[in-house]
Amino acid sequence: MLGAPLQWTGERSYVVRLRRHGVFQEEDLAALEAQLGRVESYPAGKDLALVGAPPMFLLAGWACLARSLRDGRRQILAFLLPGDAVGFDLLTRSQRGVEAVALTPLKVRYAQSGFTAGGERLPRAFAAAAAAQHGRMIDQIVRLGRQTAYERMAHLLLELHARLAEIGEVRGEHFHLPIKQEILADALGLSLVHVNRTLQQMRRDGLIDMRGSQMTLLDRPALEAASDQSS
Amino acid sequence: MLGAPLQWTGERSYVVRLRRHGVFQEEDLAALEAQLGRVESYPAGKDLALVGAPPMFLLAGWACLARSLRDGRRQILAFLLPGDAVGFDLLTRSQRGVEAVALTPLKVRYAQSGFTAGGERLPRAFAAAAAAQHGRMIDQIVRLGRQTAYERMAHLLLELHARLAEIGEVRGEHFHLPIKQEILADALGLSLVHVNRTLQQMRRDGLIDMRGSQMTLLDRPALEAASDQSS
DNA sequence: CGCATGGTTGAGAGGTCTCAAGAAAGGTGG
DNA sequence: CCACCTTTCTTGAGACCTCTCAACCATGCG
Repeated sequence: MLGAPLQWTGERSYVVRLRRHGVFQEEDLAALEAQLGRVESYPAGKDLALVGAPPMFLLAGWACLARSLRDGRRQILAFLLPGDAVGFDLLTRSQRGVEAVALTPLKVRYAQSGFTAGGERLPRAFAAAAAAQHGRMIDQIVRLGRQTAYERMAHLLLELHARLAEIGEVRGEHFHLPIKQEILADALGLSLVHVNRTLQQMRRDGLIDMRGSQMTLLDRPALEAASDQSS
Repeated sequence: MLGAPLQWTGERSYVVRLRRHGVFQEEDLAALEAQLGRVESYPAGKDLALVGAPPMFLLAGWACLARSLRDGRRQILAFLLPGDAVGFDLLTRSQRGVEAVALTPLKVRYAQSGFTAGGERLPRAFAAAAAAQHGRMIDQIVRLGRQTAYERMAHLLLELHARLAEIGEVRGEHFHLPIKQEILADALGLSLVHVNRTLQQMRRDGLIDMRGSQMTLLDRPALEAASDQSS
């Protein structure tokens, strides 16, 4: 149950998202739509093919890019939210051992395989979106390398809130966090148990409120202070 | 003292490097050279401007991309070695808070600001090189998130050896590692002290030999086993 | 010789992990 | 609507990895 917040995050979340990276004209949107193809649904847990598959937009649901070590340890590289483009650049595509996994039931829209968006504004917006994703990976490196569990969690929660806000999936400081703590652990480079303790601590400190998968940021200044990273 | 190994890593290391990402014709090299400009030298520790400066190739010396937290903690995102391109994509350029720092005395060659390599093979090679750098950042995320100090070190040493081998800066399993342990610490998300202990341990285990800044990988199978990451 | 820099080592503190068990929540069939 | 089962969350206890502080050693250089 992905719940109500999906109202206007329907088929066009990628437009909302791309628009943030450059204003479009009607013709741009037409060119974009012309190259988009079939819509597909996947269940949570499904492995999405990256190599040998056309690029796609996420319409609804959460996914992630991840890499696993031989002994089963897994590191999530990035979260993919509705509106995000997946596999358009060879930066993400065809990286050894990187898999895309559906974290919730997913709806995606595939692009034609030889995707070449016409015009000039459209490619620029794609590049900007790729740069934004790259920037988030940089944040991820800093989190994992130099921040404590508490700081990492604060920083990630702020990132997710900001990204969800872009596509209208927040109500004030409140949003739906549809992932298990195990997933947060794999993203933050922590153990499941320590993720739990960290969340409990933040709750006790009054920074967040959590009921089920409903997350509310109660004290943004404190969260920002904790997350440091001037971003 | 960067020492002898620089012989044929001189002015053209970037050609060697780009050639790995696609074979060139004479005309491609000509087009490339035509857009390259002045050579500049910087002392170790110098901050290289990324925004507002033209992109460049590293000719000699090591640099890194890094981001700092307010309290002084610093995380190195990537090492830049001779032949590496810096600032060509907006993926690296114009990321908030990312600085490029010379780790040794540096020689760089700037490109014209509006760099637009002609032809078709050249841009493809640039894209492939960018993808390779992106792949290394993914490795970095996995190292920091899911590997122990010992594993991180093994993995990084193998990465550096492989990259230096591409430009002829290794002799067998031996290479020059011109950076302080403090720098390794900032790259691996560890404390200086623990980097030292980890290196000592690897030496005791017979995996490496270290004399000054001379590094030799004595037991590659063991290093690969320790570094896991199927890369 | 004396200083500065970088490397090495010890000791104790602290953050995070693992193992293990119990509580809560959600779904299913009767 | 309840009993049951599975999944997910929560909590405790002890071990382990890594950090900090602090000192000492090695090297290079003026």
